[in-house]
Amino acid sequence: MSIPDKPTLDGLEERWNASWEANGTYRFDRSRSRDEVYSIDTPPITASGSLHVGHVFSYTHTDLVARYQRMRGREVFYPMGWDDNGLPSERRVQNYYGVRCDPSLPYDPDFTPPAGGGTSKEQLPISRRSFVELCDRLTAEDEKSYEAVWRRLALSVDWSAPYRTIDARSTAISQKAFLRDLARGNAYKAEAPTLWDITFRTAVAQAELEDRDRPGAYHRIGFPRSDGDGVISIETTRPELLPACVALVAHPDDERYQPLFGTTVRTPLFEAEVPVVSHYLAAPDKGSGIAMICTFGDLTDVVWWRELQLPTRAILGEDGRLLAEGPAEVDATVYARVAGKTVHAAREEIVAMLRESGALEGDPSPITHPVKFYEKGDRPLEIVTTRQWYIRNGARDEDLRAALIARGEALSWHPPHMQVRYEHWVNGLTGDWLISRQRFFGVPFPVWYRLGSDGAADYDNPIVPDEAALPVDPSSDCPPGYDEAQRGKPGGFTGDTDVMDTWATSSLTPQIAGGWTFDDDLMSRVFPYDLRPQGQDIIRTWLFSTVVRSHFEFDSLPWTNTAISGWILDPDRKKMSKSKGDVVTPISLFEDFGSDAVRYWAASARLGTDAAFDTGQMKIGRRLAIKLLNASKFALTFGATPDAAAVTEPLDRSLLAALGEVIADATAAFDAYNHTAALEVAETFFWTFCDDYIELVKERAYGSRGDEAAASAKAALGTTLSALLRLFAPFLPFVTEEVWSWWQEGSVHHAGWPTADELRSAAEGDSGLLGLVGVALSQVRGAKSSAQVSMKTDVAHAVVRGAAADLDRLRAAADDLAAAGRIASLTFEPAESENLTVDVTL
RNA sequence: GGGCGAUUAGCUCAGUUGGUCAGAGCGCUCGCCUCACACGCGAGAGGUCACUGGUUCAAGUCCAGUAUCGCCCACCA
Repeated sequence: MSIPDKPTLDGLEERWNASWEANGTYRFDRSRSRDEVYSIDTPPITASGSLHVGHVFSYTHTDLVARYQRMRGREVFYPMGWDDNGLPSERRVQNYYGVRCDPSLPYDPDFTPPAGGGTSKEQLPISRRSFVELCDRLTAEDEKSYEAVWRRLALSVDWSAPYRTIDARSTAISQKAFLRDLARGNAYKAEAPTLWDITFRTAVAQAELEDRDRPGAYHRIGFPRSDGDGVISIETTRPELLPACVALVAHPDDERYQPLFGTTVRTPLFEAEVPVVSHYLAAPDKGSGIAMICTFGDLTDVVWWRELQLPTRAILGEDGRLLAEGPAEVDATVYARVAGKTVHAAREEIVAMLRESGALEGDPSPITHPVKFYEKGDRPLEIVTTRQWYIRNGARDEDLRAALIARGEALSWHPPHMQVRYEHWVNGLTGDWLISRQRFFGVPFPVWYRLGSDGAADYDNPIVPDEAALPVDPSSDCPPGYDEAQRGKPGGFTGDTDVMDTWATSSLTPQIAGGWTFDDDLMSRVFPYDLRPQGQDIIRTWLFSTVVRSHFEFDSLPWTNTAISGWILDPDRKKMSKSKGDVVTPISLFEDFGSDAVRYWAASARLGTDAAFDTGQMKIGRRLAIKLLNASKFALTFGATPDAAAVTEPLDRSLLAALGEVIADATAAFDAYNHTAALEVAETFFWTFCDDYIELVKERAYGSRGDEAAASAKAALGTTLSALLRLFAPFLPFVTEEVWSWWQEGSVHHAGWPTADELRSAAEGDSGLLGLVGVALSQVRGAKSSAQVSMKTDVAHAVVRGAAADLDRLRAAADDLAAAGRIASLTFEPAESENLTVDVTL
């Protein structure tokens, strides 16, 4: 045993991390069978972003469970994943190296990134393969810095086997899962109006939308009736879409417009003849009660267009500019004035023309209205008709929808109310899951298309590779039976150029981490997983999509439990902004308070509840860790030894009896994924142990009442300290490991979780006695406090009054009470009152 | 407009199935250099448990409604 003279938290993190690494403390033993394993489907994190306190918060919650289960004897499968495909990495590479991807460029094997990096003004166009290589290289660097933070936080992951969602195996697994969904008919390609981000020039999915309030203006525009009998006035916030107008629509019950249904009007300026139609989605109380339908201004236009079987007059290109050629029905001369303009410029031009022609009625009236954005974009989404890949999600299939909702019901949610978020999302789905993106750094769709003699692609009958050939890159690999010379040639083939949405890959994390089809032995030991920890914001994306993929491939849930962490809020109760979160970096918190203290703060928040960013809580955690050092040191200097059988004194038996209750409560709490309750009971007990119990027995432990009484105290101290260190180990892994090392063999993190059994018969002691003595001791201290004298001041005489039954119990610990209070003469007198009081004569 | 959650001491939060539940810590006040800890110890003061009704012998605890805050969804002419 070696106890430092001055125990300190300094240096514990480096020392024990090195030890854990050297000893493989958190290494997964894959020889263990499924029922011995506790497996966690860790959220893979995007390392090219920035780690902030919110991540520290939720990942700590997961680690608490991992450490608890490990101590319970389960072999914990807790991998770390890096989710580095997708836009964040692309943007970081563009800025870092000063390059941009130009897929039309051939690959240059000797390419090296420009020396100036992100400082050069012009982004250097590079080939797709080079671009992907840079993404790979930079994200690998980013992952190292993230790993350092996670290690400092003491996440007990097995660092020998992290996975990356962009590596060859993940790519192969993504492609294989996709091909199987394709074969089952659960994945399909379709040409349809698609929400489109004009900045990134890619389609986006329903789950990635967000509304933002933007200023706009109602423009009242008169449409001349074809019969010459006046005009019909509509209001629109998007006058630039006038050339895309295909109809006017009003509600079927709207008497104002009923006579007009079936007639036609002419679009102002553009002179296209369009019908007046009816549809129940038209709102009589909005604007003038009649709207123009354009292809496409918003999602309602898409519904009208589809259900009313209207023609398509597309005017917007994928770059967000008006097409060079307008629809055939519109006046080409007028259209030429807006062709090629941005939406904004076209709006100004058309409004000017409308005003000039007199079709604009009055001045536009400004409004603020919600507009759909891609969550990572900064320009409003447009709707463009494109060919995209989809995966069925129940939106258009009631049986599938019901089956997926049933999966949600079968999953254990922590906290339970999070399940309704899942159900609402599934019930509110309006379309299948759009998984294709027109980007570069992602998993390519493993398909090719035959080109006809006219050079047109046959999209309905894609060529797919053999599973054994995966991963493939259809833009550089050839489909079976073709050679590279036939690429892009009539009669030859062309590769699909799209990549999968990041969720299409991350929906497969159980398969990727478990080595599905690559290491089925491992997969069989971890799947279905025990736990999916994640944030509430991605229930609709990550959680749901993982359930969908598992449902199709395995006809089962991917996990039995899901633990949902809340948000970190600013002190002003707002969701903590990225910018603020970046200012307070996790590393600076570790340095200021210590990792254990930061973990304590995170552990103090229940699953599913939002928590305030609170350095005060971290200070308390730090205080707890320091107290653990000092109290342990003190107890051990007496020669504390775990030996419950030697505990004979009533006060000592009371301590162990109370400890037994704490162990039972903490265990039940952890089993219910309620880590805050587990921490709370341990913490409360620990402070009582320090402030009351140790004070009460230290004289006796020094030997004031003989060897046997001292031995009982030492055994109680040792037994309790051992259990306390283990109860705190999931929360404060560094300080508990440090103290454990002073007097025990091995790692506390592999020591068994404490049980009532190890307390022996002492667990049957009077668990309330310690508290009762504590009340009396507090009164004695109070007397000294009001006399403004030191606690070591002698008390000449003290009389304890209270219920006779309480006094009888107290007498069993009278000597300890007298010693702690330095009471020369202690007597007991029954009283009427139930309340325990002590009259103190100094 | 629909849904979910929250609303308990100045602050951050506990309060399981209704009956010592009115609590903890921080902060504050007043003391104490007590031989583990001054990064400490002790003792105090602080709340009509958001509001309004209801059920009950009994309600922070159940029901209904209201208000405020947060989030999700819908609406986007």
